[in-house]
Amino acid sequence: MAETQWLSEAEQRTWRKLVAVLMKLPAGLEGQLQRDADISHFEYWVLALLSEAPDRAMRLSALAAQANSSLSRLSHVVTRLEKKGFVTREPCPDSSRSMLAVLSDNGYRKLVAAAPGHVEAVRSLVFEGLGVEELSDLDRACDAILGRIGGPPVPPPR
Amino acid sequence: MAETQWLSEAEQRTWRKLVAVLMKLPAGLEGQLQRDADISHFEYWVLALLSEAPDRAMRLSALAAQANSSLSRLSHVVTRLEKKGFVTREPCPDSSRSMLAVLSDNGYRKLVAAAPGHVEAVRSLVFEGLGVEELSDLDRACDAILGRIGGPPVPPPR
DNA sequence: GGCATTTAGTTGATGCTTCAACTTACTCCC
DNA sequence: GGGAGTAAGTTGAAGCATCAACTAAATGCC
Repeated sequence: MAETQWLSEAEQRTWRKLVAVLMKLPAGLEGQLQRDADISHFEYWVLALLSEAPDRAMRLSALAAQANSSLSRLSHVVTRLEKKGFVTREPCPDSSRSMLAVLSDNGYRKLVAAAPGHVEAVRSLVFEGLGVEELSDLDRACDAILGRIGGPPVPPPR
Repeated sequence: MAETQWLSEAEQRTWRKLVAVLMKLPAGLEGQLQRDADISHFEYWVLALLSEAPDRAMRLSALAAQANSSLSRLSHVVTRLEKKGFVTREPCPDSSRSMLAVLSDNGYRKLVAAAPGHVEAVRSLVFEGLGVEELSDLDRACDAILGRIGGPPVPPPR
């Protein structure tokens, strides 16, 4: 075991800030969606991903990858969303061991209803008051971290 | 209700990246600590805060504020840490409705034992390969967000 | 002094996440 | 073509977070 490479002063300061963001931002997002739409941020994200997919359907494993979640977590969430009537599970035509999650009309309406409040929250918690400069700082910072962490399975949008 | 101000293209791209970071980074940190030290990231953080406090003791509400957590969450965690023998609860001398969480020697040893692995994970998940430029991007980005979100209760270190 | 409010903390129920164990289907290949 | 191995998904148990309801101590104030 080599000597531990401790963080520099600057790294430590930045790390504390990042941890604070990691703790507080999710809580803020979660809170708004829970209060106003009775849905978790992760559920929202799943609905949003489905709404952008062709036929509003995706294989569970693909959905899990894009949502940065384990398959298990996703499976539980899809079960919940199914119970709420926002999604249905259907066997995948191509591969009989795969399953499709399909966004129902009801689910689409839910997403549309929840979106404005959520975007408003994102704006007010993050982007409002961020200049062009800071936006690109943030963008580069995320790129750098995602580079280390195993990049975003998010395909370049369009 | 005014028209929703949707996110610009650039904001949306950045937002997706940030969400990916928000999902993956905690999972990575959590995983390492759980595996190697059988402790959660939040528990680690609490031990670390206590270790820096005078007499290794803090009032629960102060600790909660610095850890960016609700008092309730903190109280539960202190109970767990107490059971593991890392912390004791003691009545606060100054104010009889306050409680102190005190880091035990055992808890201090635990922290010292867990630190190298954790720092190594932080380094490898975040800082390694971040140039000076990107580090300050990240720092500014965090500042900007924390400014919006209700700044860091983290006092300037020292 | 006595009542209302606020501050500090605790507790129990509920719900979500994780982990490990399991099933079922597909692939390789000999 | 029949196993060995892997890929996709499900499920149940255990642990942690959140919320609301609660106790108790301090403060304000009339």
